[in-house]
Amino acid sequence: MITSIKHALSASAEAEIEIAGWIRSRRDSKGFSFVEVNDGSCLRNLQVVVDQEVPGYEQALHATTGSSVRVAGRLIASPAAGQKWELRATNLEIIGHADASYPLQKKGHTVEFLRTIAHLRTRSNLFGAVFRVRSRLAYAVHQFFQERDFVYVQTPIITASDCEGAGELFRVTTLKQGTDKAGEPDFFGKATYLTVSGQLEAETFACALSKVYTFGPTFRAENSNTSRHAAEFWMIEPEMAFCDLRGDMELAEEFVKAMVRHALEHCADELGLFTKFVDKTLMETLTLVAERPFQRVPYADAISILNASGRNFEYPVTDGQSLQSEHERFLAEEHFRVPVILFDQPAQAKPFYMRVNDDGKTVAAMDVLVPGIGEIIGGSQREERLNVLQENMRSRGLSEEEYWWYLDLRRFGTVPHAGFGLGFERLLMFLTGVSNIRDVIPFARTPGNAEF
RNA sequence: UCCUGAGUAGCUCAGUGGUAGAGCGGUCGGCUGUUAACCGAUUGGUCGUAGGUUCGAAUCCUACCUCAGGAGCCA
Repeated sequence: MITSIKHALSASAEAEIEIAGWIRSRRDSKGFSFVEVNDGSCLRNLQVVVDQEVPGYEQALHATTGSSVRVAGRLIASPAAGQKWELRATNLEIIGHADASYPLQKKGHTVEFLRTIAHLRTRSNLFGAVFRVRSRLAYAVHQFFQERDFVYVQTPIITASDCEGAGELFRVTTLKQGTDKAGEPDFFGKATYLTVSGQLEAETFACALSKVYTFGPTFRAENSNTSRHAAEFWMIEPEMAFCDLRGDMELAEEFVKAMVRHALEHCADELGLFTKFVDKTLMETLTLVAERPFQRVPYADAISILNASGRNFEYPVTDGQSLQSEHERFLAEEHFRVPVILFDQPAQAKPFYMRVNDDGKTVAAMDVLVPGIGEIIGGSQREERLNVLQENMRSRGLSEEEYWWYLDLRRFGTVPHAGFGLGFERLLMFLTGVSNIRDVIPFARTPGNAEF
């Protein structure tokens, strides 16, 4: 029976235990050796003391960083400073050697280098911590919605609808390039793609189960080379019937705050590491976000604030157009210094399904802008009026036949409804302070890169 | 895709026209209840790739590749 190091380190009494993990470092003394073992169950290592008479001692002396090891012994209070418990080995077995070419050192590596060894980087403190937080937060996402009676919907990954406006699509086909016979039908009998959003399908469920959410992989074929875009990422999309934009914004704020609080409460060691090595202001920022209300700003007010700022922006502030990144950053990072919810944006820059406001010029859309990351959530109240939706589609040249089932929702018992999409990786970037999306997803898919 | 910057030892970097270096890592030895231990020795290079300029190029020029930061697209 193997005891996890997490459990061993939180022991309340001495015990005979057996642990297994990978050697992080070794310090030899005359007659005995200190071996630091980490099994990924927590950030901390367990210090193993191996006396020269212990079976396996000779092996241990030649075990380099990265070797896997199994140790039986007695967990005792450590006589030295630096750790509460240590394991006095009675038996040590090297399971698998790591030779001198093992690329991870005891000292810090750059994230850029670790990215080139994504199959090993999880053995570093930083990435172990990132992926433990990722796991914990995935759990928190489900907990948040389940506690509020949202129904979890697994929307399809292969889809024929492109959720207009969400981005470029990856084509899914069984036709072989250059060899397909003319007129041969494709697998689904129509063009299909990897989903860019589960929203349209989620809407059908919301119009039956009232409150639903999706949490799954999403694909965008854009040639984006930035620190916050990936071709494959995980998105969380709640959708609520009988809900307007205000309710949508309330949920968004409540959700982000709940995730921050969950991380603060359950990932304290990891957040401590991030604060020490990644972003010194992380704890401060997270505490602030958990406590202070988000700033809600109508688009029109945002334009006024930007114009009155006296700031010389690289791109001019133009009423009626989407804000530039620098504008959003100014609002979230300098003007308000808290997450900002920008809402009621110009209709022309937004997709067909967003509800047209009474002014006829803006739509009930909202973006949550977070300091350091930018847009973390994009959402809207959906257009529930059949004739208005049809008009929106016509003006954008969309075919009603393609969306017949989507329009049916407005034909049969239509209701006001709203929802949003939240990028799980962007949430993790915000919670960990890690500034590149490639470092919060196990194996990043970006243009030109699908290694591992 | 566009703009900017960077590619030198396994890693982090110095070297800016004249004999390729340091620290860390690895190896060997010493020392020590050690804490990213310490001390000594040692190992380690197609200077991103291909051309060009020059008596001579890691260094200057051109192209390409890769990576990073920023922009657009968005989550």
